[in-house]
Amino acid sequence: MPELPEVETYRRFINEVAVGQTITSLDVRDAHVLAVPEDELRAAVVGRTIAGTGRLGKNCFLELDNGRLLVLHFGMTGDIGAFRDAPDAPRFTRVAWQLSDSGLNLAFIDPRKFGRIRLADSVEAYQKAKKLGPDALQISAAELHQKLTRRRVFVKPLLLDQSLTAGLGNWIVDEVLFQAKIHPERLGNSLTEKETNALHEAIQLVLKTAIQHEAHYRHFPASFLIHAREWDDSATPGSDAHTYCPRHPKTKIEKFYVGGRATYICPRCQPAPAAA
DNA sequence: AGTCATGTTTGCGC
DNA sequence: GGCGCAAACATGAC
Repeated sequence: MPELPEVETYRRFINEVAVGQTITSLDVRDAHVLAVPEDELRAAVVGRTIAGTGRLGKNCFLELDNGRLLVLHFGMTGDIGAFRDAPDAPRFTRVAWQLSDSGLNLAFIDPRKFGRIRLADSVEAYQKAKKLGPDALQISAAELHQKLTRRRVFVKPLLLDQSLTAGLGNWIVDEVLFQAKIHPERLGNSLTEKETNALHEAIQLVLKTAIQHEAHYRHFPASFLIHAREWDDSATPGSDAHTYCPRHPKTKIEKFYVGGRATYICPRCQPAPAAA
């Protein structure tokens, strides 16, 4: 789940539930998701008050009252939850921390354990250490244009590159390319300013729409490609209506791999580039 | 049983 | 350093 809109939704949840409260204890159920030694993490967070929250790309920050940050990255299957008593902890809770006032526990949930919890001294230090570009909601059209057109690489892997801009994941990039009507295998340096502007607008549209719907993709507008992804099969068992382009009811959405990642396009909306 | 997966990192060959 | 590709990580869902 966790691309930028999911992480923003988690951040808002944490903001509601935890800001102003003190972390009274830390329960590490599976140290695999820790990128810092457990003792160090415990010493850094227990007794600290959560002053606020932040986000950069797919990274969520809990700002501690001494200025340091607890950084959450959710990998491919991470989630946030809350529970009151230990037996009620959600399945796959790997780490939990208790909050002073409410007595609630925040749970870092992650079945596949690709997520990581770490510490940072500041957003800037973390951004530099992880080589993260500007957040996908913050990058300007001019910077996006400059960064894309400098490279002789397929545009899809470029948009997925967190050092170019941070927060776009596999399905969002497909959605952005569909909305901007650009084929994922167009080379960065072949894009016109008009096209990079369309990409910039599509990024804003897709991210804002997704955040508005708290990343519940089944509630997204019918004009979105996301309904063509196979995960939507369960919504209409036996029907393949969702595998057609929202703009071309007779054109089937195509699936193939770009840069090793499953990719969905409408072949009419997103014409393939001429062979090099 | 085998295949696929919303992310990131590393290694290899050119 | 750039690029394309593959694998690895660890596990659940279908």
